Amino acid sequence: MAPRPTRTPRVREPSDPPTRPPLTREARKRRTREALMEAALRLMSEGRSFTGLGLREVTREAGVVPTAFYRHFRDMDELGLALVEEGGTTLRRLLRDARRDGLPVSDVIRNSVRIYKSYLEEHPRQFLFVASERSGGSPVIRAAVRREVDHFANEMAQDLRDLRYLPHLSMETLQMMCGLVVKVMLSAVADILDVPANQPRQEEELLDTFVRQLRLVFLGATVWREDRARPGPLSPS
Amino acid sequence: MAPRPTRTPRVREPSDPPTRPPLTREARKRRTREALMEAALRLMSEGRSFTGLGLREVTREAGVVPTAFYRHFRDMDELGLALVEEGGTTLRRLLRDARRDGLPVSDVIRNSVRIYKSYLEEHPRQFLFVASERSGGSPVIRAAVRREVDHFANEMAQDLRDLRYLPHLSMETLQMMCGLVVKVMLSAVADILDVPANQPRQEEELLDTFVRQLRLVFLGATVWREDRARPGPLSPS
DNA sequence: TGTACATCAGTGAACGCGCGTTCACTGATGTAC
DNA sequence: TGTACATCAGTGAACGCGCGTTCACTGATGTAC
Repeated sequence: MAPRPTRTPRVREPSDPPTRPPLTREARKRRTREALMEAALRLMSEGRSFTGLGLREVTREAGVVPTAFYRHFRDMDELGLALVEEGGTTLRRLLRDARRDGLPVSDVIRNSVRIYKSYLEEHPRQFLFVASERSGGSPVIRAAVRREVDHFANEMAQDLRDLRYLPHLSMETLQMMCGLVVKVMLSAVADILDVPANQPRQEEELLDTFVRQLRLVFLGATVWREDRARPGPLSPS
Repeated sequence: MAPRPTRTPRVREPSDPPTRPPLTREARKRRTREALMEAALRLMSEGRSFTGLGLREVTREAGVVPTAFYRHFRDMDELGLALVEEGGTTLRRLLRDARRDGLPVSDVIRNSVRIYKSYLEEHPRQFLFVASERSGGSPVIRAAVRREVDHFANEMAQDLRDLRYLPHLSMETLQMMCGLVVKVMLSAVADILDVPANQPRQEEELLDTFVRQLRLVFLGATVWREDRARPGPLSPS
């Protein structure tokens, strides 16, 4: 009747404590915490907004009882803030890697976009979270996202400065420009991720527009003059 | 005991049918519908996201019984779509007015921003809705917003073409540029509206950055060359 | 103009359901000796 | 190494509550004659 050991099947796979004994208590706690965060992102990637998620929903997706949530976060807002922080770290790692690889001066923008897109595909949910809660979520989360995004833009500006990339621009102008670039990047997130998987043509067009928009910005930067009481040739040529 | 007529006090003010007899049935239906939409926007302007709003919540805010909702919308999504449409109309009216007034060529951008800001302050909730549901809400609403925003960008491009504003650019490039401008505009919405009312200084800085970012874009457009296999001087000068 | 009937926007009671949160608990991991 | 106790991540029952939706209704507005 029962030729196999017939393991009692547990409800869900994540954080399965009883079957993997050699895990330290602390490690398993961390693991469950990550499962909760991952569950929230997974639910969001199905088109939901973070604000619309429920505590029970998240714990269910994480394969854990609702009350276990409180061992990790006071409430959903605190989970959201943890996600913001994680997203910020991801963004900053993106920048650090790009810095390490060095920017190929020849076609900087298309290369950057290529890198950016690969990151996007690697962590789509984190990006989607940052992009959508930037102007969507609860005030406290929105503020945290804004802080993280500003921080990122400023680091990018500092990088360009260090690379002597647009040396005729003041630091202030570089920051302004990087803020713009980040805005465009984040606007592109949802656009790109929303393209149906079987529409490579549409995705390509979107990316091409994205590249050209960044090109426009960088092109503007090359001819920007700091003493812009007269901001340059703005009337039609 | 009862010296005055003692009108039975109704629960809430909007759409008060019994006290204003000369209203046609159709007119009052429209009025309630608008009250529902207005209620949703009002709740959102308190920092909530549309997706997080509930049907009962909205009807409560509108001063109407929950079941009355179904006389106007099948569900919350349908209300959301109505809001998208209204927002699109507002955006397009903005454009039409600007067109009628004519663009002063001297300081186009600062003037446009001024106009834009006044619209923003006139209809803050509609803008906030469009901006936040653009990458936040339910898929169906998100798609509708995207369609509306694209439509707006294309109209703007056609306007620039008609005005012969950047005659050296192809229509395609104009559309790309207007798409960028709209992205920046919408990113600015939440930023501007989130500034605490008693911080004129901070708001001014934000607007200034906004203006300079648009200037950068337009500046790029003036030197853009259509045959951009070589996209212009991108390496450091 | 007056009357009799139809329409239908809004009402109010009721439903089943999932929510967030509390509480006492269990049992594996960690610690002291 | 072995034992006795403490810790604490996760459990499961229970709670009160607001949700979306149904239903039969009311009564003012609209229509036909």
